[in-house]
Amino acid sequence: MLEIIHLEIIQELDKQKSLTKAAETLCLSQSALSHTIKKLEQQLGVALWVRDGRYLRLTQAGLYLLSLSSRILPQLNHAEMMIQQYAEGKAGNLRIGLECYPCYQWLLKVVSPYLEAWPNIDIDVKQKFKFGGLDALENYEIDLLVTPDPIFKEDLLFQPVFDYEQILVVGKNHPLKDKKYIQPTDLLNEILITYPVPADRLDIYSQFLIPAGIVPHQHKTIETTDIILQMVESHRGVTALPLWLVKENMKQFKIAPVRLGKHGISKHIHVGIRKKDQELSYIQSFIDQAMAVELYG
Amino acid sequence: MLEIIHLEIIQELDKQKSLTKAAETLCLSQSALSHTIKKLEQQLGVALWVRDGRYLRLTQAGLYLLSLSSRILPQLNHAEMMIQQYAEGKAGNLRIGLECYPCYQWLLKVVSPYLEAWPNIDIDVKQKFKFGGLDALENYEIDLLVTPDPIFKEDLLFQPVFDYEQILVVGKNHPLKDKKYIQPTDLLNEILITYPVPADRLDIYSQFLIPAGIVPHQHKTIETTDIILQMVESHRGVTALPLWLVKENMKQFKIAPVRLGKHGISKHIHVGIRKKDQELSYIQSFIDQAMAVELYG
DNA sequence: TTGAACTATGCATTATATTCATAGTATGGT
DNA sequence: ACCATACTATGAATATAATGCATAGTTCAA
Repeated sequence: MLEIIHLEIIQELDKQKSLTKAAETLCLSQSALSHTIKKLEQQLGVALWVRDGRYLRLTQAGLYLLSLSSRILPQLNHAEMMIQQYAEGKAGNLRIGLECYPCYQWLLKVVSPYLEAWPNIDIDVKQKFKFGGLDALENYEIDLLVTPDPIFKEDLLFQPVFDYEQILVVGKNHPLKDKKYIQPTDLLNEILITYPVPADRLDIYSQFLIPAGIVPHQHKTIETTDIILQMVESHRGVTALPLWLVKENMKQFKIAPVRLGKHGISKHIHVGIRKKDQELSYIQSFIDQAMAVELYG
Repeated sequence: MLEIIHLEIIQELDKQKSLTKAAETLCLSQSALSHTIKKLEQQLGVALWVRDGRYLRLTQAGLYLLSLSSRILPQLNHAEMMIQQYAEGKAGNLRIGLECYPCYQWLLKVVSPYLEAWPNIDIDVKQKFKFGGLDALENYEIDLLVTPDPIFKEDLLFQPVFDYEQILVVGKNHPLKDKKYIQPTDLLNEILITYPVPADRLDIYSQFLIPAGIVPHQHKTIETTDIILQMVESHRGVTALPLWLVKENMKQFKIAPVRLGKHGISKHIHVGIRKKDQELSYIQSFIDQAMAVELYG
């Protein structure tokens, strides 16, 4: 009934007061415009213009639609520009899911330069998933999954973005502090503090303690890194964290890193996306920037 | 490019999640809808939906347009309703021009019942015109002219809406008070107070004094009726007003009416409209109500 | 009164939207 | 694993609507 072209016609016609001139700017013939407005008036059952001698003047109904069009058309124009941005991959919403606690610290380093480079991309970070990060990615709840445990599935694409060593963190005066590396048995009498996740997703268990059949004296879970490090600092326990994260916190806390095993635990953070999205430049750019982040160690 | 039907499709498709069902409510075939959305996506250069197995899910660009459509469509729907109102003559803007000072008092009596009867008609009252009321009417600055001096022109239509007698107003103790009617010579020593308009538009001049070649002792002009009546009340002058207006004010002011000449001055207020507008029911209704107004005397 | 500049209109043409018929694809039950 | 079902996609044919052409009608100013 009432189409966008009609609103444009009403505006242009009011500006030019002349069918012929308005037709020109609208890239139509005068005839087409005449036919169009006649049909519109017939459909609406209302005169929108009075033929005032040689020119046209809006009626009250026409004036009403003029005010409508000056409200509507800018919104539509803006929307088309935004869609253009989406089309070029310059606008969007990057929903990032995290499956590891210290990933958040790392993510912060990536996000701020990224936001500057992509002003029309908004970032959401989600840390909890009902069905786990993988499902969230497949179900379009998130667009990018940061995880230390990639799983290769047909429609998903994982790639490592940075490597780090998972080490033991002890207080400055802890007896293990000066060891070149520790053995699983060294933890027999320690209190181990970790984030509250299942033991099979903690590398210190899966790659270090469990293979040796060792269980620490006690296991406590704490949600936040700062509190964990305060506990470690005051010799209330030891923890396992990425080396780079420990180095960043060594000025603030009296703590020290110790290698876990002779060769250390080597970890790789992966970023997963849907294969369908791999061409999106704002996603590819995020991964590029993620790989470029400089971390201590 | 982006059409209203597209916004409707986006909404309906998001509601139903299914091309087939959405096509039904949109009164289209499934095929037509499929073609349409494919073309839209091609034109915009962006995917708006992901074909998620059997159903469709909006992409981020699609979600953006969904939010757009939920802002735009209600505005358009409302506009179409309003246009419908305009078409039925139930909405509009009645701009009334006044060419006589006491007309305003009379107008107030018409307006309030009219506004109740026509809730979507707004009334503007304009009392001053650069080029006079007639031109204002012809140039669509006003839609209805209230005037005691109709001029018959081809494109305009005047009709009398009420008759009244123009009388002299004097203070309660004025010597002329008890005369059955006065002669022009009776005003020789009086101070005549009028609204500030040219003498040829004052009936007391054109129909009473000038034919007799009489000029009053003094002539003062005052803009507001209340102040004029206060002056008359305190015997600072006399004035000429419609009888009905005087009767309305006799409780408030100590004043009295006296007939001007043996047969009085008979006046007719006319309402003028453009001939083109005579079918508009909200205008015709205004005139009907104007004629029905009850006035004293 | 006339010519220039505009608007309106019938008809032919072109472009666009829609449908039909059918192939392709995912889903859930057996 | 297969099949029936319910959906979407697509090419070609068709219907519908928009546009342009040619021209007539109107207005205005010189």
